[in-house]
Amino acid sequence: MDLNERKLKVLQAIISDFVATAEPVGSRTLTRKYDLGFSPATIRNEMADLEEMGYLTHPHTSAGRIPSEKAYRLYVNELMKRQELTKAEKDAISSQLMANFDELDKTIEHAAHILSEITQLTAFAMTPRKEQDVIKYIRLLPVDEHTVVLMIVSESGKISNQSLRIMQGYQEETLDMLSKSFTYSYKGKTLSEAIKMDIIRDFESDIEMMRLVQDNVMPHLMRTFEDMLNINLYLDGYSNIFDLPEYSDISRARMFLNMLNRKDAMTDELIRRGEGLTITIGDENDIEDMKDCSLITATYHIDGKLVGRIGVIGPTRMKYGKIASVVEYLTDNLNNAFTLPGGQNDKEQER
Amino acid sequence: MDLNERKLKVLQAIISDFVATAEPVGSRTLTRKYDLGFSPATIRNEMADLEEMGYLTHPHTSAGRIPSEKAYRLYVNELMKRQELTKAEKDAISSQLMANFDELDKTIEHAAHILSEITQLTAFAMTPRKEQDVIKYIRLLPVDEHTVVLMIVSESGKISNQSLRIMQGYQEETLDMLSKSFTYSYKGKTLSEAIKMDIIRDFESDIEMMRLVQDNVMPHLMRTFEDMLNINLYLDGYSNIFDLPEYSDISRARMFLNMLNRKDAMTDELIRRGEGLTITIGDENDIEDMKDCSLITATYHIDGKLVGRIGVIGPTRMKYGKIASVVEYLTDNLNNAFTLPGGQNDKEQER
DNA sequence: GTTAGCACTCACGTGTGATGAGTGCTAATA
DNA sequence: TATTAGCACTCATCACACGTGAGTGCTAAC
Repeated sequence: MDLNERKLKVLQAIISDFVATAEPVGSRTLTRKYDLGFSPATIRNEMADLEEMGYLTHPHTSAGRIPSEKAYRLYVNELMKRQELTKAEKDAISSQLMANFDELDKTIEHAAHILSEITQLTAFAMTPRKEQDVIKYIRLLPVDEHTVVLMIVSESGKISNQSLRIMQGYQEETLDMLSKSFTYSYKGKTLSEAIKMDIIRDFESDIEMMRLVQDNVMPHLMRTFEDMLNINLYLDGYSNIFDLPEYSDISRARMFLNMLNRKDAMTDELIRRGEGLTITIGDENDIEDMKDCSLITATYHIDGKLVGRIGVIGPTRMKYGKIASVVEYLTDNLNNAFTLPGGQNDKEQER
Repeated sequence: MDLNERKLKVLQAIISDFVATAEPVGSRTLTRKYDLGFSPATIRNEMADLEEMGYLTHPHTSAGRIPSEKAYRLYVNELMKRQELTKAEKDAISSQLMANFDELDKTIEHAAHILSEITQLTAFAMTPRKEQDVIKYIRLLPVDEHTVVLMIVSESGKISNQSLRIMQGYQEETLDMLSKSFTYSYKGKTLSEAIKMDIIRDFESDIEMMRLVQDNVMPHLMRTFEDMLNINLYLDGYSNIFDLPEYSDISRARMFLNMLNRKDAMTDELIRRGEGLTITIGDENDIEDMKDCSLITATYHIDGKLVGRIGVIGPTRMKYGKIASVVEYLTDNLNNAFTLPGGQNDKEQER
């Protein structure tokens, strides 16, 4: 028994209908709604075959059929047509994205928002792993007698700073010297390299300065490196799930929301996903509480190096074609925005 | 008919029991659980009186009594005993707060987290209105040929920066001069003053520089001022509501979460609340969807000037005494942390 | 003034039966 | 031989009835 033309046609119709309605579809409904050209009886026969082959299931004898995860997988691999976005949708995405194109993190957060709005599902966006982000610039700036600002700028355009308290007072020249010295030591190093470096010995000649650095600056420097390395995960539209019949059961909704709240686990899971557009269906997900969900994610790149991810999570019954297109269009936009000549800081050219 | 000793005793017992169980309490249950010293019949009489006075309601004839909002108000005003925190709880709050005492916003966000953990309700924390925050320092720093970082430091210790693209190239001295000039113009001004100022004329003498400032710097400066003014609202523990029987109904849970998602409305509502510890019960709240909730909030102060708010939202059935104590203890801690001699930047002294 | 007793109320859980969408099988049809 | 009409059967769902029990209000006794 093989998947002939007609079986595929029936399967496709069942998937379409179930994705739209969330109700098991029966043979009669199918003939009424879709002009397939055969009687319910024929469809029933095909359905029985498809069930035997593992593409359909039966909640109970007298109910209609439901596509299995295997069916969704087949659909995604073979049957799915990318659903082009409308002009309006495209415009909405580009314009909204650009309107908020200030800081990397803000942009990413906003992308998640746009995604959840369009898909009406829960969207997430992960800032890049920044191991490969290169330090460009470190500077210590005087604020007042006992306060100094530590500023670090990286190639990805990420700026980080912290104000620190210097107990013993300081000279402005000292700060300048330190700024130069730090920049010299760290410039061109990736964050993950920087974090492992130990540059204290460089100042051994000057006891005073060494103490200043050791006690006041280094801990903050390291901490800031770590902060910059950190991946941020933004979620948006979690309450969209209440519109889905899958989550009309409170305990399911709760489980879903609790899963989203475990940001560490979510981040770990997302990091492990492949490059480009990745679709995982139900049981293909590793996290236990995700096994009745599907994820559609795609990677975006900053200057071709740093890799972040953005995507959607929802029940296995989702509009794979449409959502895949949206996610892809969105990452294309992010990629373009982040790889203007000269890197992220070029945003001015977009205006 | 007045609220004699015995009526208050009965009312208190009913409130305690209902807060603990969320079930209407009957006269028998009351005598069994609490050693009040009178028979169920007597209590029934008192209950009938209390109901007539508006302190109790009846879901239906054959059910027990439920405290009305009027009863909670009486309880909060008269009967409630502040429940001292345990040593362990106090320690947990102080230590967790201090461990994260880096940046104002992070600390506030973390405070919301602690609060939701302890109360097992949804907590929120609002960063201060920063109209009164005073600019200390503005600086433009060279990064590379076409990129400049704009940094603004305010008295509250908030540091904000943006990288900007300068099309025409620049001299380092120009930046230094601009930094000094900006600092001179804005130093000592509050953010809300700064945002209304127009300092362009100061550079009229130098056409080149004026263009640089006008086209590249000013828009960002203003935008950054606005960003710094913005109030941030952090929420934590929204999924705690799933443990409450009040939200076992999906549509209620949904309404609650949707309400929380309307951050603008939430922020507006919170801003309008009074100083110090404020408790609003049910109908006393202005937002429609909050009318079956109670809020307990308190203000914290930074350097005695900027005012932020932190608090808890949950069903009217909540442990007012305990939560009020927690909220108060937490704001006390924030106040102390934010008013060390020299302001927020003094955090080093805490370590 | 307090309490025991009793009739009454009503949400809740359980059981029953009707309904209808759907199936699988068989036999007739093209 | 593939398709379809017909029919008996299944089973979730809904409405309704009924028993149960926690709780009330009233009255009369203490």
